[in-house]
Amino acid sequence: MSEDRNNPAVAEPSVDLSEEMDAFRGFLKTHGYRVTKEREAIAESILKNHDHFDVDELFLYLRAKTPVSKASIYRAIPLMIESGLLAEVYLENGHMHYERVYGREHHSHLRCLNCHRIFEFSAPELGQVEKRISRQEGFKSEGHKFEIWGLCSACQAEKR
Amino acid sequence: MSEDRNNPAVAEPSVDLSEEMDAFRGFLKTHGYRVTKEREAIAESILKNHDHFDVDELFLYLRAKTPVSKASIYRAIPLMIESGLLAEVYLENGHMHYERVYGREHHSHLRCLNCHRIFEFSAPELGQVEKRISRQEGFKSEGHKFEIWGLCSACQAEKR
DNA sequence: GTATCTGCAAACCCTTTGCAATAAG
DNA sequence: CTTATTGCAAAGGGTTTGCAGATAC
Repeated sequence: MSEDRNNPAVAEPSVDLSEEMDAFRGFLKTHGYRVTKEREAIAESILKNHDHFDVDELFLYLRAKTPVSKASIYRAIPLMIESGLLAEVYLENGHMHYERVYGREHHSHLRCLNCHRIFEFSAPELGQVEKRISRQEGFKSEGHKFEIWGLCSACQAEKR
Repeated sequence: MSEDRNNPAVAEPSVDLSEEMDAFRGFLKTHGYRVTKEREAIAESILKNHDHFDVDELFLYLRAKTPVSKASIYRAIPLMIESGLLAEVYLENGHMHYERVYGREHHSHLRCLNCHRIFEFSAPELGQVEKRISRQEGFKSEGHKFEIWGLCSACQAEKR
């Protein structure tokens, strides 16, 4: 019931993260991990950030308010992936990029080779292809990834 | 007209690589690069190897007959990608894996999480999805990648 | 002959890890 | 209290790069 939820004009939207944060805390406790302020700060900043990010961006973002060492970020990422909060999405310039997954629908990516921005889309046929091919090959699938690369509309215009 | 072309019993099949090698040499000359024995040895060993590989495997394979330094392999890979001979396929355990692309039809991958083997398949819908989404998003696409991960049939059987 | 390429070793850079101090439960 | 977690700094490990000698053309 938050009016700010989709208002980009609000610099620090007071999105209600309680459900997601509880899910993450629950995951930690269930698995014998501790709920620390560092892990909460990391998870919170990711939950506020629907976009793609890398470790450096996260580190710099956190540094302003709740400094957390890169070591702790690197140690937290596998936990967040295991908890279903995060997913690795792709490698660029030799380092990994992640995205928030929890509470979002599965989607694929368009990657611009010029400006390196990522655009998202959904295509229901992809799940069908996954199922059909897996059946044909006797594979027990657990997921799929589809990516298109090329030039986004802005970069096409720029290069004319 | 080589009888050995598809005969796995022949250890070192005398496949006719002249067409592919000529294409690569042509690429080098056209772009002002030199045709060296190292580049020829690298390209030849890849053309004989239709499977996926990484730099270390290539290095060890070459060492037996025509030793080439890793530095030269790393320097040759971008050229081979640019020439359309190779493509990066995926990252595993922190290092990149490649596959031969030249003269082969486009395909996608099934990746077994247990044995780490890669299986290939073709699905024509994927190209259609690429076109449709690109049109919708005003994107000028240059390629796509689709991957399914899970357990291959052998590993499912093993784990029962 | 001249400019590119090679091999070697060092540098890079992202990520992981050992360790002593700190904090969660 | 006990054990997990943190931050720091050092180590790892794949990839890149500077440089002097070798080689393609």
